[in-house]
Amino acid sequence: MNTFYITTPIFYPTGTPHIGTAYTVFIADTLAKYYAQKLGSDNVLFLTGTDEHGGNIAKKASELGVTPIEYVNDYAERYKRIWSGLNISNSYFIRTTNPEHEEFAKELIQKSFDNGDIYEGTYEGWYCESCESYYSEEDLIDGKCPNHPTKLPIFTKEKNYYFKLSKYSDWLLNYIEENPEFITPIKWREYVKSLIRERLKDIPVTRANVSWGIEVPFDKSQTIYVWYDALPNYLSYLNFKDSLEKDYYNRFWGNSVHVVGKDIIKFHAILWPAMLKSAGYPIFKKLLVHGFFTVNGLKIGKSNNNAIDPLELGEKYTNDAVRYALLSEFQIGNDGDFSIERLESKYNGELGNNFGNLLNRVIHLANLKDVNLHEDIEIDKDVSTYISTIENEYINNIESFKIFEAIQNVSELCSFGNKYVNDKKPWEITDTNELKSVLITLRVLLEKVIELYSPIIPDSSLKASNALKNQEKIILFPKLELKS
RNA sequence: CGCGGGGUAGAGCAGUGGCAGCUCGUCAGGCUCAUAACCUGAAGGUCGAACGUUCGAGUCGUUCCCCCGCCA
Repeated sequence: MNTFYITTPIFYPTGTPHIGTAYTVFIADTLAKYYAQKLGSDNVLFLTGTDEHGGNIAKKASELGVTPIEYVNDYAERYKRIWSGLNISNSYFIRTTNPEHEEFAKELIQKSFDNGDIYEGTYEGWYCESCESYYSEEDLIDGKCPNHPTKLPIFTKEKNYYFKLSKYSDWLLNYIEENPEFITPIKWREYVKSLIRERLKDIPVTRANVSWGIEVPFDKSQTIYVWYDALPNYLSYLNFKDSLEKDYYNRFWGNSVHVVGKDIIKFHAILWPAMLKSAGYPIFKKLLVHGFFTVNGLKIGKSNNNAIDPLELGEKYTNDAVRYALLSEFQIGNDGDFSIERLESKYNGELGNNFGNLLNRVIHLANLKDVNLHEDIEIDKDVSTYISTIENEYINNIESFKIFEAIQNVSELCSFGNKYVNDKKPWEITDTNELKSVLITLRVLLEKVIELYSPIIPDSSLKASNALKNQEKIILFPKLELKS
């Protein structure tokens, strides 16, 4: 693999991004930074953006007395500002109102139509305006939307076009069996398989009464419903005029990874591959599914007043500490919990004491003993063996998207360094060569720690790297006073 | 039976059949180069409950109890 392409879902701009949104983006950003380091940044693409069509957007806009495009322009800027404030390294920010995207979405649905996979039908059933989703009678709970128990769905009868999703069941099941790496972690692959075995139904992919959307090319009275509008963003960007000039489609599509939350796994693991197959495209390479976390044991939301603004949190604790706290707390794919207490504990302990303090111990000792850390000498063999072992584990982990485990590897390396200092007692060593060997061994270890940490805590790693280079002390994570 | 996740040391989490682990906290030592940091040792678990499969179960099966999430 000589390129890497990673995407986040495109966000629906009806709410402000919160710590949960940021989590998805942190995962993608960490992997993007890792591969940029490994393959060179020219060989990595990282895409995020906003999903800007649909009835809810039009409704929100009209409530605010603005046009839909004004509304989404404002939101797109808001998202961009937040990601840039968090130093997210996305190569491009895609918006579904981009004319090149709209053109691509039309071509895609037209291809499926031409292949006979899209047929005209009449939809009769329940529609929840809040979800912008259709429900069958048995989906409803006491006649109410399963996601919005206070809302009454509307009985709808309208002409729609359907996609023959059912046709792709066997093919998809086979594909998943034959490509065990396609959906990860494993438990989500098993979940998807069970969904497919339960039976796939054809689904409506156009709407008759939503004007804020992309026109259906083969029936101008309809607009494209979310699936054929939002999902193609991952591919449309590679086919923009600028992208084609850079050969992006050929270089990147074969190495594409979609990061998604567990709530939208069906659309990414089932519908999107079927859409691609139908339109004659090869399907994306991997789907990385992450779980959800609660904040202080409560789900994120306005009702719990815990929809934390990641930027504010970053200003207080540093961006690095925020992403570190999330990525090191639970494995990708699992659910977890996030709290300020845990963030502070990790900040002081794992980042400050274990990593930051080790950096300072070494630099300070070298300065005290007047040792040049950058002299090129042979280092302690046992240590260099240990470093390679850890590095290999780290690479295995991060390339299987196990960021949680990879962080533990680096943490172990720091602990090893601290123990090494204690064992060797460099402050007592009088022999110059021995002293040099110990301290320079530690410098090499620290360089590796910094390298391995840099996708995870990029700002601190850069500072650490400069401090080590200049052999000047730096307090990376000033101690937080904790209320007991 | 709506769908799904989970119940492992005081707290937070690993551990998909083979001697129960990690981080934090607690207690006791050591060190004194460092952000009162670091190192060592100890205490602390009948792995939610019961039954079953197995030479062997935290791990597989069945039943039950309890938490939690469901527009990232």
